Amino acid sequence: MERETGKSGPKANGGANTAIRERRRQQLIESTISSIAKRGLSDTTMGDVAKGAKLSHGIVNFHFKSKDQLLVETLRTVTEEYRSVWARAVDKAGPGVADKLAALYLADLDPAVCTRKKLAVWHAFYGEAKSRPIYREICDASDQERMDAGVDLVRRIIAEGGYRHLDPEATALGLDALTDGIWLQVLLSTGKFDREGARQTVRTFLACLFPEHFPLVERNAA
Amino acid sequence: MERETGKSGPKANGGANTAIRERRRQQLIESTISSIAKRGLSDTTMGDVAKGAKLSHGIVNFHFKSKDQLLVETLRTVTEEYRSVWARAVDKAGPGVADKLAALYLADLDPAVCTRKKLAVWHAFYGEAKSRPIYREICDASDQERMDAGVDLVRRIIAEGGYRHLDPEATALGLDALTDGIWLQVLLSTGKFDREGARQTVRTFLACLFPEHFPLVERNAA
Amino acid sequence: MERETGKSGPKANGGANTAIRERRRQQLIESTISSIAKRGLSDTTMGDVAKGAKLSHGIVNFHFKSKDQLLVETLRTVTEEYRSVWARAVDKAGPGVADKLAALYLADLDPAVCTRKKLAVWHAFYGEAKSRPIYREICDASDQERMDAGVDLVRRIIAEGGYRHLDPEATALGLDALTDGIWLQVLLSTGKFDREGARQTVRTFLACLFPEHFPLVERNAA
Amino acid sequence: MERETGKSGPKANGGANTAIRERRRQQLIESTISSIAKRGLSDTTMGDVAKGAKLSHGIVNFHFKSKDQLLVETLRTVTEEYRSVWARAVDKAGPGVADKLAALYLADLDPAVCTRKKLAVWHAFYGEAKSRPIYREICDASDQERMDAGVDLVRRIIAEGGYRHLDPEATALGLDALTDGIWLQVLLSTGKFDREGARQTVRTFLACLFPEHFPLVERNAA
DNA sequence: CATGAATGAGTCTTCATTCAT
DNA sequence: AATGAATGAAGACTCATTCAT
Repeated sequence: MERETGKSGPKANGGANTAIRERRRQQLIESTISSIAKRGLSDTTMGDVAKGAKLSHGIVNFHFKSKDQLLVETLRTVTEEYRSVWARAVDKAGPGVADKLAALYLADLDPAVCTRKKLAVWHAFYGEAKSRPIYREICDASDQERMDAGVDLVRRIIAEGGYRHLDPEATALGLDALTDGIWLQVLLSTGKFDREGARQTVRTFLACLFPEHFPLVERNAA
Repeated sequence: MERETGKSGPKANGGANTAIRERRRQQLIESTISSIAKRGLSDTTMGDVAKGAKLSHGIVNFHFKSKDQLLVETLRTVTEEYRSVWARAVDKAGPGVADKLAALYLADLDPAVCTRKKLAVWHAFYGEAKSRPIYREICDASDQERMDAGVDLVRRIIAEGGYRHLDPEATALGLDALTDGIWLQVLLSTGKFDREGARQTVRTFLACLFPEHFPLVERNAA
Repeated sequence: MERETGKSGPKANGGANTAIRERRRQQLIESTISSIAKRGLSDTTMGDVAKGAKLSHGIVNFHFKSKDQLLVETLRTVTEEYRSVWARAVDKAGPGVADKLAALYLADLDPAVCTRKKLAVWHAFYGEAKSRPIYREICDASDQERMDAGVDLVRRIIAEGGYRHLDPEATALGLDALTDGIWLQVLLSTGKFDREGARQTVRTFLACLFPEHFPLVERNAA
Repeated sequence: MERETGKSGPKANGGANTAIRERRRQQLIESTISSIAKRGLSDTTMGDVAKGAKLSHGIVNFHFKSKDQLLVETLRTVTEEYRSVWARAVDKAGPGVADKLAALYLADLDPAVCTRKKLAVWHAFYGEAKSRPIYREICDASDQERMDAGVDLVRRIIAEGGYRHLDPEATALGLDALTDGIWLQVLLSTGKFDREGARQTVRTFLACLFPEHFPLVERNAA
């Protein structure tokens, strides 16, 4: 196993190996996510992960040094995906601050992020965050970046609209809390998630906070 | 309960016996809460719980049929405590709708509920809610009751203030999400929790939603 | 607990105590028998025994030093009962050797002994006899006595009938085996036990062994 | 099975892998039998079994899903072995009915079956048969087959010899009981088992039942 | 790279036994 | 005598990890 005989070159070989290694890692992380969503974090075993990836029992420790590392990488992957979703949403939004702000907070309701499966994974880790500093570190890094983006936009919209009664940080924190709370509701709710209703709620809150920028649509009698 | 006066007869004794059972149960649930907060749900063992209660490890299964039952009863206890906090807050609030509404949502920030320890427990269970229906049932029952109270108050304040653009259910859901999200921030944050800041944020959101009822205080330059 | 105040005399007291002690012991042994029959020996716990006797948990160790001692006394009780059944049967039988012989072996089918419940107890102990010498000792003592009685009767009937081809000991052993085997069949059979059929089988074997003493009844076509 | 010749390709390897599983299972069942014989059923632990097989204790649950399954498979193995012993004995016996009948019932005394160790296992399970239906099912299936064979042979010998006073079923049942009873004596006896004496007893009973087919040898004075 | 048998630490649970009341 | 809470030893089972093939 140590002596590598008959391998033409480290490069070709390494490349092939790297490719398959990376594929396996993704495969296993995907399986981990599914298992956490299905069974919860504590009931997810290395065996479950391997079986879910249609691989043999011992393979997981081959690609990840330990279970803990697998979990960490899984959290990192999910976090990274989330980051790219909101970052792209803000980018693609119209040039106005209001557009970007709405894009940022509505990104949390994007079907690519806001599914029960994904949210189950997030919250599985939140539940353990208290005892595993590494989990919190990963989340913190991501959250900080998003918070900065939020505060920046809120600060600009306040400046534009003259919302003198709003504190930028507190407001951004509040909007963040709002979408986080919606996530929790999705996670815990049974039945189908009313995505459009949730978007409407977020828009309404934005409208109440920044009435100059968002129109307050009067409701018809339901 | 602690002071046992005049335990002269067998009746008093019988009472004491029943009391000791209840005391032990509380003791063990208390220890379970601490352990979950410290170690997370999956790393909390029966041994930890026993040790935390300064009892031998065999005793836990004497008072609770299984680990699962202990956890369920723990969740039930925490949930019950939460219910009584917000219910009392609403009761004790001034007679106006706005007062009661503020009391309801600010109750989530009450030091009796909103401590990292307690929140860690809640979220530990949320993380597993997906795979343990019983956990969700317990939470659902409590959440429903609170949501009903919230919707009722929002409906009344909308009627009073003529906030035609607000949907009572969606608004209540949003306010709930707001405080839930704040909980999550408390849980995941390091450092000291700025309770007053959080209260201010909630009040600000309420003010933006219901400007007729809550004064919009203009901020001084920070 | 140690100082016995206000008890008039050791005799009266001792007598009363002895009576209730004895009653409790019988009660517990009875419960043990039932539990073994229902659950098997290994699944019978002290708790089961106490519950079956409608007594509290801790009482068993008060009347029997240990579980092992309880089991030993239970086996002793059952064994003793069995002894008295066959001894009385032989006693009450007619004066002839054949009558007594038949009585001895048919006693094993007596409803007082040959019930599934009782047999389950016997065999529960047989199953453990290998590893618990004390069990075997108790059975051996009883078996020996019965075997002696059997050999004696067989010897006399051989002498009377001139069954020169029969060895007394081997024949007695064989007859013993026959009834033991029937017990096993009763124990393992489902459905109702055909006691009369079993008696007939024993009689037929006796008739074939000792044709001068037992009539060979020709069967009608079934 | 031990000598692995030419294990050059992956196929041979696959075979070896399957073989090792089977070997381990046999090894563990063998160890289980020994432990039951030595300690009894209830005192046999998974650890004992593993130790007896010189394996680590975790391996038992790898090859058998639970202790119960291990025990069931053990009973099945012993039962199967027994069946093959008597079936082969009947097969190899002379063509006459008497020969086959004798072979069938004497097979129970075959050294491959009638050892204290094996019998201890049988009876350990009998003792629990009451509370574990699966045990009885396994035994029943085997017993039924053997009983059928016995009844068939008895019926034929009765027809040949005109033993009008014998009922085939009852007689077969009786002969079965006889050998079962002898097993019990072997199990409970101390000292050496007189196999030849037991065989003689069975032959004597057969001779008394079917005098036309089996010679009644007159005994010398002992 | 992959497989799956093997290991052993750790956890829940049961239960005989003790003991304060 | 009786009760039932408490203890602690022991056992079944799980599972992360290792390793020979």
